[in-house]
Amino acid sequence: MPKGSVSASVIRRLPRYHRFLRELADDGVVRISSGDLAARMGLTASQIRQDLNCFGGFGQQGYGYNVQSLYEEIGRILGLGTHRRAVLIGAGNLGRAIAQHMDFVSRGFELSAIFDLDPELIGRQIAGVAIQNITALYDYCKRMNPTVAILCIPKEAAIKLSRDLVSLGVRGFWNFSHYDLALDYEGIVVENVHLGDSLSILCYRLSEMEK
Amino acid sequence: MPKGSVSASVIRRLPRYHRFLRELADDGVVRISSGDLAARMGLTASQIRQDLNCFGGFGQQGYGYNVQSLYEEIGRILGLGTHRRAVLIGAGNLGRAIAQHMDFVSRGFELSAIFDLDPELIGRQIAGVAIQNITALYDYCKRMNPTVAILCIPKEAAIKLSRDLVSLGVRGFWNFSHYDLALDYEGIVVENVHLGDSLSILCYRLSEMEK
DNA sequence: TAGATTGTTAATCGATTAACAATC
DNA sequence: TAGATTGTTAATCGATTAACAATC
Repeated sequence: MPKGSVSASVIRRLPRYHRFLRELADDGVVRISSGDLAARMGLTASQIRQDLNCFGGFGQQGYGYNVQSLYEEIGRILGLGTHRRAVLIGAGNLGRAIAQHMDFVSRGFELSAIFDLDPELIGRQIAGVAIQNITALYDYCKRMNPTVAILCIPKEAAIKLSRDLVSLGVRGFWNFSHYDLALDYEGIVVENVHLGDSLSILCYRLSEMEK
Repeated sequence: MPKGSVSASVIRRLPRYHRFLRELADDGVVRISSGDLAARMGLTASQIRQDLNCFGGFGQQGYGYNVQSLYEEIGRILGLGTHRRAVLIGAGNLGRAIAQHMDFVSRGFELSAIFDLDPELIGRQIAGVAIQNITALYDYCKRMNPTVAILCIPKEAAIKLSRDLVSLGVRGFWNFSHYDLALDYEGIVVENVHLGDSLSILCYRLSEMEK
């Protein structure tokens, strides 16, 4: 369906479209025009039509877009209907928050196991999943073949573990360690999250305003 | 110092430069050329020089940049040397993780208070800060005048509270509620964080790869 | 049908890259 | 000095916006 390869700018906007359409559907809105959606999202109608037409013609002239079906289409484009196994590594504050807070299933994942090295944590349950000893990670991967690893561990551990995980078949990393993970293996996907960068930008903008 | 207004693309890269320079300094690297830094960061030398020259000429022909002083300059540009009060609202899993996990001080903030409405949580301490009853928020703001609110609460609460907080003098929002907070008051800064979007993008890229 | 709104092409704008004179 | 590398201008590339014929 995608007409050639789609730019990163477009892809970054897809989850936001998905969220807005979800809300509209929940509010009982049946149809929406690109102009109306643009106004709500702070974009231009042109941009929305361009973005959507990277994947196909989901609208209808003179009518607009059906909210529910566009919502479903974007979900399909994002691949949210899949169900890949994800293992969380590092059950510290952030790891626990992500395990409990994140709706994995609606984003195409299943939190299938959690690992840590702290004996205090091993055996406890988070979000219905028991924390296992990190030493069991290799065996687990061999048995269960998780697709994704969520790294909530320090930089050095992330670097070391990620290489091993690739060789164990992990294809994607959701990386929260304070480090830009860059794995130059063919076909490996990394999503680095830097909450600190976001806070720094807030700081910058506040500083700018005070000038 | 900024020559005119700086584009959002440049600003988004600043915290990353800051991180990389910190690491280099920690590794004892004294000087670096734009080409060398570019190679490490996966950018072009041109882009780095362009970005930095939005703020001033920090390098020296034939030499490159002094790592430590460039690190400090970027910290100054970001305004990280300031010390603004931030209140955290919502001490659920995510709120607690952020309170404990984030180094506020090195990003120009101080976590000065935490609020929640759950009686189970009120009175407990997180990161050395006691959780107060949300009913005390208004008084607190009037007394302490925090600059920033960190919202780890549901959408509806975020919408309602943010308006009140603006009238109480809060100028910046670090918003983790599943909602694009958009406050069209003059001079208010909002940084929306959507961890779910990040996970959705990971899902998309994994799906793409499997084609 | 007439009105509305899409899909798509063309125009504009901005960001990135290349090039090179200035200079340490 | 010669070599290296910046700061900055010009060229390129890509993304956004505008325009409009197609059509529901």
